[in-house]
Amino acid sequence: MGRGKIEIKRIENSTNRQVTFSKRRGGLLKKAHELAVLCDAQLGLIIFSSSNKMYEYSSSPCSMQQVIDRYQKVSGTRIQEYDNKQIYNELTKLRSDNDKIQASMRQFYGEDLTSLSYNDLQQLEETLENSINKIRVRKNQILQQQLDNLRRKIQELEHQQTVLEQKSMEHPGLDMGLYGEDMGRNMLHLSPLPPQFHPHRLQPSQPNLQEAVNLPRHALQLWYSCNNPLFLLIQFSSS
Amino acid sequence: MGRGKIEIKRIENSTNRQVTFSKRRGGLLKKAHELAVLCDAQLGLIIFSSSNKMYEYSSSPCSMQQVIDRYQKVSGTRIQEYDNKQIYNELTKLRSDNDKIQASMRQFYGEDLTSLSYNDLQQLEETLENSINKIRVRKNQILQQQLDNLRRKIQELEHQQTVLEQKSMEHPGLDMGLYGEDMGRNMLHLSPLPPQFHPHRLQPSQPNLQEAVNLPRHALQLWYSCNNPLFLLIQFSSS
DNA sequence: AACTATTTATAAGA
DNA sequence: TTCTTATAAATAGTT
Repeated sequence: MGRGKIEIKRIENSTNRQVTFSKRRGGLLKKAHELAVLCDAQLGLIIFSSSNKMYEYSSSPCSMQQVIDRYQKVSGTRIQEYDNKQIYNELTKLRSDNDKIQASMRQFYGEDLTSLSYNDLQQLEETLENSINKIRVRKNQILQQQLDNLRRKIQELEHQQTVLEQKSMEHPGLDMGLYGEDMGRNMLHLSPLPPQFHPHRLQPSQPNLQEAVNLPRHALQLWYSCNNPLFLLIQFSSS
Repeated sequence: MGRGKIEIKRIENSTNRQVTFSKRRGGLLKKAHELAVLCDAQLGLIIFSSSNKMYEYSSSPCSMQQVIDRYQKVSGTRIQEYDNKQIYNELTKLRSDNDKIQASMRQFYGEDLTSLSYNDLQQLEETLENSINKIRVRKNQILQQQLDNLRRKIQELEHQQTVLEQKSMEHPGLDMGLYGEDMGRNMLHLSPLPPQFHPHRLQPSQPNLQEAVNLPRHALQLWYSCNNPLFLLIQFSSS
């Protein structure tokens, strides 16, 4: 349609292409509108020129978005939207759980106790006492281990000393005093004393400390997998 | 263009409309394609017939989705996408926080203590002892209050008794025994004994108990807003 | 942007 | 639906 027929392939002349784009774009938008009106169809047309200008036509009274939503529903691209819904639900749940837990955790620190009944307090006290007992058992265990370790070290040292003294007796001309002392120190270095036996040592920086520091600054969340039904008597104060 | 000119308005004849839709749809798709090719434009065309069949043309090598994405980016409808990213980030953070807290909380219940150093255990023990002390203070407070309440009640009752006895003295023919007893009970009902003073009473169902039951079945999250830097020494075991 | 010769699209009919 | 065809519309090349 025109003075001559043209092949349908990219127009190389830039000016020409621009002019043709302008003319045909108008024609396309017009025909899109006519189709929508004549045939009662819902349609959306989006055009990006090679110079990145955008043109659109949408038959929907509201907007292009309706057409796109409908398209995505039909073509199954809507899956993402569904995921979002699920994610949002999980998020809401996590937030609400955290809120409740935040309130409960304060009670584990002996705060916000006013909302608890006497029975609740009793329960909480027993739970904490139970925890403390376990902690003390574990502390004992550690101390025992360390005592055993030290005893073994001393035994080894004493054994070394004995050997050296015997050698010293066999070769009275050789002074082994310093050598023997060094050896003893080396052994200690290989198995250093546990931190709590260095009285002037600062708080040791634990490998997992960094994780704790990365928690919300004013909130240290704690979680407990609780199978004890009695625990459920703990009230949650809304915070 | 045709045997006659037609007005651009909905074609009432259904068959006619369907035929016209079919013809013009083809024409529109063809022209869309020609525009895309001739002028190197990116375009997407979505058509829903009045009978809800969908037709589409997209110049993108990949798909309509590219065009839609681009459209939404330009027209600002992309905000939702941005929100999603933020939500996803928050979700990831919440999940990871919860994981850490779950591990920590177990230590508050005296579990998973093996990953803690002696110093950590010491710290934990002190924290829990501190909590227990606060709990005991609160328990005492409650008991004191209840004692006070009971003492006041008894005083009132005794006062009532005295008044009645005086009346009984003034009007010896009137038997006030039963009446007086009833009155006493009524007063007690208005201010019932606290739950823990009913020795056979079952675990009272606290108003907030339901909330606790709704938490993850095997995990009761607790959260603590912790301003005590010493607490940060508690190690997190990866669970 | 306007013109116009031509091509193309399509309304109506079969 | 599809084909035909007269005619309306679109538009390529020109001004």
